[in-house]
Amino acid sequence: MPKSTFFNLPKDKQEHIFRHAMEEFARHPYEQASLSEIVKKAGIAKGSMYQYFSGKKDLYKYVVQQVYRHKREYLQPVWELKDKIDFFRMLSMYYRRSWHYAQAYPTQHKVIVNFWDSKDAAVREEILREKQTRINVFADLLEHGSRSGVIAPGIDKETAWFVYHAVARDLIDNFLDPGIDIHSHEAFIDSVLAILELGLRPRKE
Amino acid sequence: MPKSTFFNLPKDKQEHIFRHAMEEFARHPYEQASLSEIVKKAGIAKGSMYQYFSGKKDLYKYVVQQVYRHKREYLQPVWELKDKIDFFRMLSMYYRRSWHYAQAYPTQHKVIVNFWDSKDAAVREEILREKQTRINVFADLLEHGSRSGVIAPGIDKETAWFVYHAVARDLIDNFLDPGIDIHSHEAFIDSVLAILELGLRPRKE
DNA sequence: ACAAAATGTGACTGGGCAGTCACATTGGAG
DNA sequence: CTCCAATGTGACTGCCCAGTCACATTTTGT
Repeated sequence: MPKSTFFNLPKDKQEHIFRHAMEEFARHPYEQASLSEIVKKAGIAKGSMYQYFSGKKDLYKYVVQQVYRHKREYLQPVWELKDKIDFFRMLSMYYRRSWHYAQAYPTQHKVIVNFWDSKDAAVREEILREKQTRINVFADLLEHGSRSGVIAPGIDKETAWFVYHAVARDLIDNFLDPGIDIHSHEAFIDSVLAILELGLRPRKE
Repeated sequence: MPKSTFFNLPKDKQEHIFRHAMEEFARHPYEQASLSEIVKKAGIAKGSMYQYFSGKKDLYKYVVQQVYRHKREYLQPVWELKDKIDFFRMLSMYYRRSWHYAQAYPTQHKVIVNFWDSKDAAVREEILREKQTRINVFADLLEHGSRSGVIAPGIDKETAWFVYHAVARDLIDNFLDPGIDIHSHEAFIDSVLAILELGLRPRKE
């Protein structure tokens, strides 16, 4: 948690510092990110940073937390369709929107990618917490799909989550080429999801 | 490439140095791995290392190359079954064996995981080369499966590769807990592959 | 207007790093 | 045995880092 001095700062100065910290953590994973670089870019003194945050890790946790909050808000509208549309259609929308997020907010996106890749012991507990949140949310969805009959009853929930999670990572995290064609990537997302859908839907024997 | 002085060394000294370098690159990704640490652990002088290798990157490339060679040899027997067994059975064997490799050679395995995660510009060209090799090999298999009729004709090869690659990464790379039960993880691998198989097999309408 | 509290500062500390170099040691050719 | 090229060495350079601290400046309450 940032110290109270940080929150006492005028909002625009808070954002200024936050933005430069976020950019550094987007460029480099936690271990290689440099506090000295952040304060230089932000034009504030090193010592000031230590008035706001207790150290590098504190700043990092704050940045990751804020970025996740931001992304969750962006994805919120899709969750609200949960009871209105089919499980598989919802997943399609969810992945498309996740990908749009990565396109619209590449800096935030890169922070998240670096976060998931981190091997640092202290960061890993945060990763596990976040992972559990994702699992819970998805398990919810699956339960829903299972009850409404679009998912074969024999499918193990954990297995299904695993498959989607694995695919999502590569589907969204690694398609950031600015030159990429939006429609063709959306089509690609759907073709990948189609394979999974066929694998999960009940068989008509 | 190592300098000739390295290859002039007695084989056991080469292996001694190699082993300690490999352990360091298993513990840390390239950027965070420390040459000073390697020479300390190996009990040789810093300067000697520079007689053998032109620098950190040279040593790293050599280690990754050797580890990949080792892994490929381990997987070789499965490839040789290519023409003898069903596409899906072969994939099951392939993933099981990959996982056994990770269990049997955790150090080598971790080097490979770190290699794929690397964001370093100079390392990335190696990654792309390796990726292309994997794609080619898999495309071959897929073609085979497609011709023998076990894969639905409408499936795009690139999409299929993508799905398997994404799943493989999580299936093998992230199950290294030493306490894990071998049989239950093999069963898990198969249940994941079953979903993909259902998604790819031709439908009987 | 003033003092005290809060905030801002950047030189400094101690440490780690890759890579270098002048020198020491070794081993093989003649 | 002698000499020279190949090999081994670790102190050293220059760099970057997180975190600290004595001091400077600003804000706040009275």
